[in-house]
Amino acid sequence: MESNHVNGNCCDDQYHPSAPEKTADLPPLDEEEAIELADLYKLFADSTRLRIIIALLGVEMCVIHLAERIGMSQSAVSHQLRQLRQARLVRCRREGQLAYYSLMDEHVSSMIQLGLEHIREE
Amino acid sequence: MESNHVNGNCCDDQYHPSAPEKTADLPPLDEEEAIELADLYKLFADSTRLRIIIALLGVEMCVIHLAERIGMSQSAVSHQLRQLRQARLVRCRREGQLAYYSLMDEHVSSMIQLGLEHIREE
DNA sequence: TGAATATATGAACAAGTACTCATATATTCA
DNA sequence: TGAATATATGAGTACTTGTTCATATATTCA
Repeated sequence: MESNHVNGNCCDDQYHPSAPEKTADLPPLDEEEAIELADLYKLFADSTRLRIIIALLGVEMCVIHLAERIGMSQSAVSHQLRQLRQARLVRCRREGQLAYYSLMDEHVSSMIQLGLEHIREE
Repeated sequence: MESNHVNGNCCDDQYHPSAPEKTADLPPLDEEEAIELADLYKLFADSTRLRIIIALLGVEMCVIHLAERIGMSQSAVSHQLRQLRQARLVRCRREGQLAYYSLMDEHVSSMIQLGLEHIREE
């Protein structure tokens, strides 16, 4: 009934040669932080939100214009913007009737960039 | 009924000052590519898969050991490994009864790294 | 003030998904 | 060959989530 592996003589300390240099600078993750990190990636894990983010790269845009640009309803875009706003991935600047949205920082575009590199490589 | 925004005189070409240099090197995304990119991020958008990936940083590990490490059932881990395998984020090397898993390339750890930086900044 | 426009949001519904359970496949060893 | 171990996977279920629809809030302008 007991697995051989609890004795720790199966996979421990078998470093994989392909990415050894990446190991040291990544501290281990507890479950709470894993959930927090997953929640961040969830925001990028929807094509509508991705297209909103990409539309906002370098520019700020109001909701209606954003909705027209990506071909979704105003309501759908507004719901998604709320999530991005609450996660502080975008900021909102109101001017009269309009709400201008823009990206919060460069981490966002860096993550998009890295993801794009990955899918375009293969 | 018609919005003012279709005339294009609302938000166009209003570059946002915070990240202007990031704009040029990111080509626009069509919907198909947005979906592909979202599918990639979906793989990182689950804490169990994240903990599997992080457990595999720099090392290769068999399924049972992986399951013990992150405190999930063998079945749950195997199901998630299948997704990671099909997306080519991990590779599998069989040796006897054991299946040793390791990360496919450095893009994976780079994306984890970037995400961690983001959540640890605020 | 009242109409028009822009945005936000609650409710409901449909689609996706991560887990468990049971079981199949595969390998080792007696 | 048969038992034990490791892994994979289909079915079922509970939960999450993205959309639509209706409506609320807010601002501008006549």
